Amino acid sequence: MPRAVSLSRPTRSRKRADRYHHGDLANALVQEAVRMIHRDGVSALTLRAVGARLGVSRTALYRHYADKAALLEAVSREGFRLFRQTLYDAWDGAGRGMAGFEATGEAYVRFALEHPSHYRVMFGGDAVGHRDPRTAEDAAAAFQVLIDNLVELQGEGRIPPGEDLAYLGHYIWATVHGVAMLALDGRLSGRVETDELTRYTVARLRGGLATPMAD
Amino acid sequence: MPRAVSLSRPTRSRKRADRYHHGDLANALVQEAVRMIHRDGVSALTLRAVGARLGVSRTALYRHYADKAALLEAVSREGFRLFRQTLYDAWDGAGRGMAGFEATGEAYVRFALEHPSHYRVMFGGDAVGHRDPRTAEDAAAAFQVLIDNLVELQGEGRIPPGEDLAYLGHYIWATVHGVAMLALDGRLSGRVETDELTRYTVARLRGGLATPMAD
DNA sequence: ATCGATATGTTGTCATCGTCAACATAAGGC
DNA sequence: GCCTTATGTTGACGATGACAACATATCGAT
Repeated sequence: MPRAVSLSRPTRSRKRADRYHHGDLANALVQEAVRMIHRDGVSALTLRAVGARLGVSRTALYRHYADKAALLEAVSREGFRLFRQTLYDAWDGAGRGMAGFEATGEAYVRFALEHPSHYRVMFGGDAVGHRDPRTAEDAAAAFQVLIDNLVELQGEGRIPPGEDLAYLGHYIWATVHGVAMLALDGRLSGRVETDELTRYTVARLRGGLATPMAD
Repeated sequence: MPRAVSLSRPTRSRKRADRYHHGDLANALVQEAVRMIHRDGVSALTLRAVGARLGVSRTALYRHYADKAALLEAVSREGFRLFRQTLYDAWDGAGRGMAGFEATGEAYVRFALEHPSHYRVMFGGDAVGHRDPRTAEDAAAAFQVLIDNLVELQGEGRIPPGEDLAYLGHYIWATVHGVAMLALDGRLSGRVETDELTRYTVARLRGGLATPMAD
């Protein structure tokens, strides 16, 4: 059986379509894992199946990742980097300021819905425990987009000067994260539409920005 | 080896400490599963280990639950019932009204932190998919406590009459759920304390109740 | 060019796990 | 006291993650 070598990011040395060395297996494994998680969920992911899909043996993976958790962490890292870029583009693309804040909030939930496999692995909790410190860095970088957002708004006087942006930021993050998770888990009952709940939520968050939180 | 029969809720017929029939295995399995998830996480839960801990063979479980997912769903159901009662007690114990709202919100996050194994199974997403319709009912009953909360507040004029309580309710739910998940996953960075973020969050939610959301 | 070091992929094997089938034992009604 | 049913056990199987030993390709130094 010829190997189904379909490189997602082909290297320069792509001499033959059927060869012993894959070329960019490390990356292909992540992409295939994402595809399979998207299809059947994280708990159904099997290393053997990932290998089979790539036309590679079941243990080829171990030359690139220490174990299954390491592969999932790679998925998580890719997700956080993609996430950060998505949030930044939304913020910057909307001209920053208050419109940028809204765009970021809506982009947050949209990302979770459009990349459910990434998002679930990123925030799966139990499964992936950030063994690689770079994962935490990538996650922090994504969160930082929101903080930068708030810092600018505070500079423009749209957020009270005394406001603690760490708390405000975590509060906002928790809110959009909650909406994303509930929507992803199919927990929005009946008449509540995800898109509308997202807009509703972002509108409420925006409305609360000017309110000082004297404690 | 004598069987370690320690019934969490002993039935009336507890004749001998060491016997062939356990007496209340269905319940004991759930309790032990919760204990083990608390210790090592959901993904490390093993049916064989649960049986061993209860001094029972590895397949005894199948007389009470169809499979592993069914046992986890039982954990989930117990969690939702306990959750509902906890939220209701907080609300009612605080005299309802606005103080009751705050108490409910804080009790929400506290429940997640005090019963992480239950909460994670309840909202694990991928793993447990509510095959038993009663699970969804139990979950809805817990959510209903929040809705009842809002209905009363609206009746007292603390929430604008035209406000859509389904959206407001889901928005609030998402927020506290988000705080609970981030705290549970250890994603609150450095100086942000869970308890204080919870109070901060509830205060912001309360502050927003009076604000009409004209869309 | 070639040769050896290293990276990459494969096959064989093992322990563990969830689950089913067949069997064993207790509980309870007639 | 017996028979039905509920409950628990042992044996087995296929699937899975992982390790070890082996195979093959790549690449730099000479």
